[in-house]
Amino acid sequence: GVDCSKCARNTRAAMAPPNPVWSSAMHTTQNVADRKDNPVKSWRPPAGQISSQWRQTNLWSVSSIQSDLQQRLAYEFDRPSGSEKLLPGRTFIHAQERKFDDMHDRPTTPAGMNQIMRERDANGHGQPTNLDPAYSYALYHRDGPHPNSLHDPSHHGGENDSLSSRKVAIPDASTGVDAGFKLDSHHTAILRDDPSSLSVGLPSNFASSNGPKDHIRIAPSQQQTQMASSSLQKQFYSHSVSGYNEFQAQLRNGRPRMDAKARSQLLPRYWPRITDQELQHLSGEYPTSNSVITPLFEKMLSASDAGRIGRLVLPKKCAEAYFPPISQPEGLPLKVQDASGKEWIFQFRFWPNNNSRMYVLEGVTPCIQSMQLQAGDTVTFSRTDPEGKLIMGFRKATNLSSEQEETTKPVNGAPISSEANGKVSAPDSSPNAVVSRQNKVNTESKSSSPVEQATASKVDTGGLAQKEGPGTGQSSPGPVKRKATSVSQKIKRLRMDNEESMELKITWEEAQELLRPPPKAPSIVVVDGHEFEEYEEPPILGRKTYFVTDQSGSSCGPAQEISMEELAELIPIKAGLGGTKKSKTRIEADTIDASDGLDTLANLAILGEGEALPSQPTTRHPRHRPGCSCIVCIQPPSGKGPKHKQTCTCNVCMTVRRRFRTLMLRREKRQPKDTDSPRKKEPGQASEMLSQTVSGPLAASASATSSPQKANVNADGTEDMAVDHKTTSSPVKNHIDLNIQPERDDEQSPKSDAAGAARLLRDNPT
DNA sequence: GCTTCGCATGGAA
DNA sequence: GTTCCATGCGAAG
Repeated sequence: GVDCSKCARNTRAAMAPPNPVWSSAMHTTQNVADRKDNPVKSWRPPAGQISSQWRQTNLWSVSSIQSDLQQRLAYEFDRPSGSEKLLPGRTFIHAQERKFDDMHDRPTTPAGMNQIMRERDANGHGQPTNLDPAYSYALYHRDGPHPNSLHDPSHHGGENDSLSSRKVAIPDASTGVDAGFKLDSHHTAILRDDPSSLSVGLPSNFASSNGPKDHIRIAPSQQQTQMASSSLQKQFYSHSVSGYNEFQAQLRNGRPRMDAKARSQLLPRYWPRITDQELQHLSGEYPTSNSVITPLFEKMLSASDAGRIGRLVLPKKCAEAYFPPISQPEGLPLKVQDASGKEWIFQFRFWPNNNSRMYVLEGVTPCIQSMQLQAGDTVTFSRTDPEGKLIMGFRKATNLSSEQEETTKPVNGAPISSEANGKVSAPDSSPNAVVSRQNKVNTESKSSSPVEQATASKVDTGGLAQKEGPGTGQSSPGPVKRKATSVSQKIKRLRMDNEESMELKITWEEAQELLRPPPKAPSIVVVDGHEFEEYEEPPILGRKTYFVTDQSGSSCGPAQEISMEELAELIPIKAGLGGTKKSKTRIEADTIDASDGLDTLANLAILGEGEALPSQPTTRHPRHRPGCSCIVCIQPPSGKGPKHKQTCTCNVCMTVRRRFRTLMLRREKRQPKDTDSPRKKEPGQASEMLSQTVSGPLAASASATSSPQKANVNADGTEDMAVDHKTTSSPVKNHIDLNIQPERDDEQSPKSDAAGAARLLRDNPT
């Protein structure tokens, strides 16, 4: 049964954020014993409103390292700072203690729950009424019983009759396990708004119509239920309905999700300012579970935090409030999970310092590096319930979002830089998007074994560059001292980091410009009247692609080619034309691929057959639209497949002919001079070649664009080469067979392809 | 000579 | 004046 009077009596303490003084006399004896056994030499419990005397629950009893770790991970994050410390081995806590903590700390949404309320009255006394024993255990103990502990009678201690009697398993229909504390995805998910003032979900019959004054009892409309059921829509409920809206705004703006009490305990700089997106990102690891994430605190990394020492100084109050109590300077291992689901094990410890403590997390370097954090970035610590896992998020200082900036904190707001994790976090708030991301997160990495961690640490230490950049904000440049080699190494690392950062700092639009469709022709999918190219293969990273609106909307051809003047106008302009691919012809700023190929041919023609160029651009240019009939598109390197007709008058063919004639003429002129061996082209020649190569097709296309009917094609398709003969004075009198079968089909590489084409051009001047 | 560890120091809040 | 904490710094490995 539940003793409501005790509940009410202890509610104040239970609600005191974040580390209320637990002055109940019930722990006095234990406290004395604990103090006696406290081996800490130079530390005395600091006085003040935040007591450093910990009431340690059974969660911290240890029998093995692993169990110790697991249990400690289920630390109480709002544990009342009772005047005691539990001796190791204590396996029980008082029933009232558990009960009242449960009442106010643990969000609970058992199946069937359809109301959310905050058990709290104006005096801070909860007055739970109509307690249904069947749901009594749905009220979490604020000491953070780990699910394992929750369900493991041994952890609760059979000696505690009260506790045992209150342990009511609420089977989850879907899992068949005790899930009374779990959120039912079909009902309500609650994300606590702050570590100390917690939303408590109660079954409908739990709520009292005459309950505390500031109860929040939200009728479970279908809409609300659906909203809450989504991990995307995890709702924060505040003290009032208006407060709810306020918190909604806070979430969006990354403002601290704490109430006044909690704020009063922590310095503002440590208030968690996790945004919705960050929370969603963090919750990505738990897409299906009913976990809720409670932001605990955050800290901007100092230079020393992000340095190679691997020690992250924790704010004392935060460490004492949210991390497990430690009595030994050696501390204990703390398992922290990052947003990608990867688990890290840090050593949570402290140093005696001026009659106080200085808390640090040791071994954070691999994690910091994996997150690519540096001084000025912010790490956030959250906790999931009911798992009790520590979640470590981060916020890059460079991802400033102006609308989310806080005066108290220069770095804030932007969603967790997923790019740092290699994940794309589009600002899409649709559930599907998040589900997709979450699934991705789940499938990405879940390395959790310590061994793996150690391995990862080694790899990270050795393989990743240290981040010791000056950062922003309060970060300071690395100390210019000690060894010059160390400084130079740091400078090198910094330069590397900066270079990497520069490369990564591109906008989405800029990234789009660098993407080229894969060679395989896409299928066109029409969605809402818009055509989309659907590629089976990933895009290719390349140089910028510029888009030119095409009047006709057809595929590339002479009429669609862009003039040099047009291109010259386009190139300096940011390519903002690429919004939709429909009816656009893409032309690359680095010239058409065909020109690349032609340039290759030209070079090969000069150098002679078989002399390869250092790097040959491909003649396959996937930028051509589906249906493109140019030679590059329709003729594969092997020579198989559709071929251009001999009389083809497409721009490429025309250019190839023209270029070939020019090259052959040049070669003839050169051969009398140096007939011994082919030589490398000279710089001047190279530029000239490039100029011709670029101008050739473009110039041709310019005229073709302006007057497509100028193509000198006879009625039978035979091209009138008079123009070319005039302009080139080429000795080549006859047509070039562009479609001749290569000698070897195995020459399929771009290089060999180009060589083969050149050979074709040379050997088949007819 | 370098790194790590543990503590001390001193500026800032 | 007190406390916190970023970082310095010497000892040890």
